[in-house]
Amino acid sequence: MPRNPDTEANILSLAETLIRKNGYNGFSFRDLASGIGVKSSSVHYYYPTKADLGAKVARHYTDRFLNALGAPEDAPAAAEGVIAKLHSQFEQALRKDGQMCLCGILAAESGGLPDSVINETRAFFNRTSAWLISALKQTSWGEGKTDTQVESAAISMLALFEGALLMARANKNPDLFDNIDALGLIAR
Amino acid sequence: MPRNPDTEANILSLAETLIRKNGYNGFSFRDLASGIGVKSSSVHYYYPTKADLGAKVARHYTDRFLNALGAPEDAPAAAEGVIAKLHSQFEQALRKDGQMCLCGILAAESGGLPDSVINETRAFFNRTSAWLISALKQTSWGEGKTDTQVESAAISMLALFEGALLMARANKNPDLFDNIDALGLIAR
DNA sequence: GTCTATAATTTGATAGAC
DNA sequence: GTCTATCAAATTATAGAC
Repeated sequence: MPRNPDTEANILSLAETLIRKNGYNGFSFRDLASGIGVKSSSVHYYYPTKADLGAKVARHYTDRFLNALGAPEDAPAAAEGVIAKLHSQFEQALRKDGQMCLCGILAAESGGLPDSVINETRAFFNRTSAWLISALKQTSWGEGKTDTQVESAAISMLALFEGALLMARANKNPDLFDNIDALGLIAR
Repeated sequence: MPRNPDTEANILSLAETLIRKNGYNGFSFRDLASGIGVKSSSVHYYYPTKADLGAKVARHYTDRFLNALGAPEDAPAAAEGVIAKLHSQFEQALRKDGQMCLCGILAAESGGLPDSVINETRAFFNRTSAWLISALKQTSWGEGKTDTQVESAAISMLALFEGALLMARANKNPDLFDNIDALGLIAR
């Protein structure tokens, strides 16, 4: 059967919002259905199981996130600029009504998630790490550094942003995210 | 009625394990009951509602965490030592079969949690931040710094550790947690 | 494609016996 | 204190009409 692109997109979009708000175990197919004005059986028509839906939401989110970052070759030439770019990318997630990074909350819950969802979550971190490592290597900061040093800085930076989102959320204070010190990670 | 301290403690302990594995929405009273060999009505006898239980688990975890850190005055004299102490505290959480920090996962889910649970989660971050700020101020690194600088470093450090737990978990690779660069946050 | 209807299970929670 | 029994509601998912 042909699909209704609007319904399909609405489901994906609302599912992302709800997961980022309440987590994978914090929403139901009926929440989705009533939110977009259909019945839950229609949601199953597009996404047979919750695991299917979760994996596609994660994949969609990751593609969008990396697309917004662009090619690593086009990243800012200075390490400070690279950090600023990633920072603003994460900040947009937070400002859109205090939401977590989708894959941050999925990672936190990952102990009990379907494998397909976990795999997509891991892909987010792998792909974002790879972008950051490439981008940092091109900077003058990256010139004198070993691969291990750059990788450590990249992973630390990602962790810092994810953790800051977490804390900003717990404290219901988005400003907390602005006051973190990511530049320290490239101070040496 | 008098309480059975063993049952009460068993419930609290298993609840912590399950939340750290699957999140607040990822376990049921029946999971708890069957895990410790009682019926779910007995769990309700000690903790009338899930919100009661969640809040008490969080409070218990926070007390234990801060008790292990000790008084800020007794913290290591060097900033590097303070970092190492907090790092090892978080690492223990992870090594005990890849678990999240309890309040890290609660913070991630906080969009849909009962207020009492959110309040205890926030208390964890407030109390741990306060410990870290006090401890850092006593070090020689802290001497030349303004309050704002120390606070920013402390919050960044906490965020870095929480985020690193998240990523280590998503990647099923505890080593990731060891390779983060927390020292960079006091490099300047 | 979306609906109604429903199956099968699970959930948080309570009443009352012992 | 712990149990049996049960409730009302919610959950994921499917069958089949239109």
